[in-house]
Parts: sequence; C-alpha cells; structure tokens
Amino acid sequence: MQYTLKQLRYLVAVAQYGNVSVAARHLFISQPALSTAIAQLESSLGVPLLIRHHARGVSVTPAGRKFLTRARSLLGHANELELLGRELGDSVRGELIVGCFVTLAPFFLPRLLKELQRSHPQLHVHLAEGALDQVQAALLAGETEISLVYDIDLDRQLATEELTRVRPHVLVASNHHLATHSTVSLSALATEPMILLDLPHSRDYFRSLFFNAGVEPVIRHRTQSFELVRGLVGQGHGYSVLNLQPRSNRTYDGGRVIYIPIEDPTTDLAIAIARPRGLQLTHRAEAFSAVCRRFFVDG
DNA sequence: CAGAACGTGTCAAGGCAGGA
DNA sequence: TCCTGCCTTGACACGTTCTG
Repeated sequence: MQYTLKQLRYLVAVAQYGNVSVAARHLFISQPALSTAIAQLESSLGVPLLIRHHARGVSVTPAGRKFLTRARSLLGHANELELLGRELGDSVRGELIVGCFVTLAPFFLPRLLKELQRSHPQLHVHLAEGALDQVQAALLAGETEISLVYDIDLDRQLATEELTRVRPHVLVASNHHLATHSTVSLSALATEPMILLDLPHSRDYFRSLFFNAGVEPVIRHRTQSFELVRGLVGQGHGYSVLNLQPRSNRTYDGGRVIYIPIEDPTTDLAIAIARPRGLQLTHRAEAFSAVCRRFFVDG
C-alpha cells in the first residue's frame, strides 16, 4: 500500500472545496504541500484523480469520484478505529451523517434519533434530507453512510434492508362525498380532481397504482410538499393517494382529512435502510441500523 | 550514537488562463 | 496587454527513521 490516510484526507478536502488553495487553508498547510500530496497519491495509484483548470480550481475525474467514495468510507473507518483506540471498551461514539427521504423524515427520524440518543449518547447524528435521487447521490458519493428510503427504483450500487411496508390510501376531505366509505376503488375517483405528490420515483409509483387499475387520474395540482397535498385535499381541491398517515387528521390550516383503504390490489411501499453495496458499515452506522430494526420490526 | 536517507513542510519563482 | 488568481516546480529546512 503506497498511499497514506493523510493523502486521502487531503483529496477529500480538495474535492470538497474544488480548489487546492482553499482546501490548503482549511487543512492548515501550504498550498504546494497539498498539491504535492495529491500528485503523490495520483502517482502511486497511476490514475489522475483531479482535472486542473488553471486559475479556475480543480474538478474530480470520473475515476476520482469512484475513488472518493471509497476514500471517505475508509476515512470513516479510520476515524472509528482511532476513537476505538482512545476509548477501548466504551460505547459507540463519534459523528454519523444519515440521509433520509424527505417525506419519511418527519414521520420517523425524531423518534429514531431519540432512541439512538438513548442507546448511544456519545453518537452525534447529522441529517441530510432530500428527494430519493439526492439521497442516493449522497450515498454513492460517500457524503452519507446510511439512509432511510423507500425501496423504489434504487440504484443497483445500493444495498437495501427492508424494515416495513406501508399501504397506499386514498385521502379526501372530511366533508367529501366518499369520506364515509369504509373503502374506495380507484375507478370511483376517475373523474375526481387529484392532488399529486410530485416527487421523483413517488410520482411514478402513484401513477402505476392507477395504471394497474385501468384508471387515468385527472391531476389538478402537483406539489413536492407532503403537507401541501394534505392541505389542498383538506380544503376540497381534490383527493390524493398517500402511503404515510400522520397521527393527526388536521392539516396546517385547520382542514380535516380522512384516509380510506383502497379496494383495488395495490403494491405496498417498502421502507428500507440503504447503503453503498460492498462497503462495510462503521459501528456508528450499524448502531443506527440496529435502532431502525428495533423501531420498525420489533415495534 | 552519529550520519544518511526519507518524508513533509515552507518560500519563492514561473507558467497558464481569464478578465478588464 | 496587463493584472490577477491559482497550480506546479525547485530549493531548502526540519524532524523522524534507518543503518552501520
């Protein structure tokens, strides 16, 4: 092994700032020293990791991006090993960046983090919410180590572990003519205006439900906000289909919504923890996984 | 233990590209 | 064309490790 952890740390910093001089200032070393370290790393690997743009900073090569993912993971393990050495026999500690699909976050993260804090008080979690594409990209770039996601159309470079499944429901205002029904078929909604939760992957999932039922939904509004979907439904702008049910049927503006089971056969959505395939989790991420399993599987 | 070798840092100078 | 910003290279310093 020719490279050093210091070189990896330098590379991660340069990639982060896109500029050798800026990275050097943050690392408290001189710019030539940093430039030399990166050059030595590239030389030992035999692969260019950065593209130098004279007077315009640097960018990461495709090979460099793949290498960075592994480098960040390795640095995470190295950090953990250092902490382990300092506190042999002590509990899980350090920092963990957890990604989460934006609509899942408010439903589960507050309680998950509370449980995690109770089990591992020395573990400090940083959150990175986003759409599924963003969450996946962060995992593949090594910016997050583990994420809570819906298991739909995920990148094949990610490994997932299913935690639970959630069934889709029709959402209508409490004064809607279907609100008193115990179930509803999607065909009964064919002429009703729909409010679509318009997030990548989610929109395709909702459309597939209607496609399988042979129904073409009349989309009245699209929004990327889960709560705006509920708000619009609560004020009678249309119905929606959602998988997650908040404990309160009140919307932000005081409207009231009703969740009704769907009569048609539907595909449940799997909630899963995702991580880059082939990368060994740190003990911190393992601790988060264990808390998720207890939370979802054991109740 | 002393000198050589090595690794890693700084400073200074030079080259390149973009912008005024 | 000149200025500015930024990267690379060369010379050198200093601390650590290796070797006889």
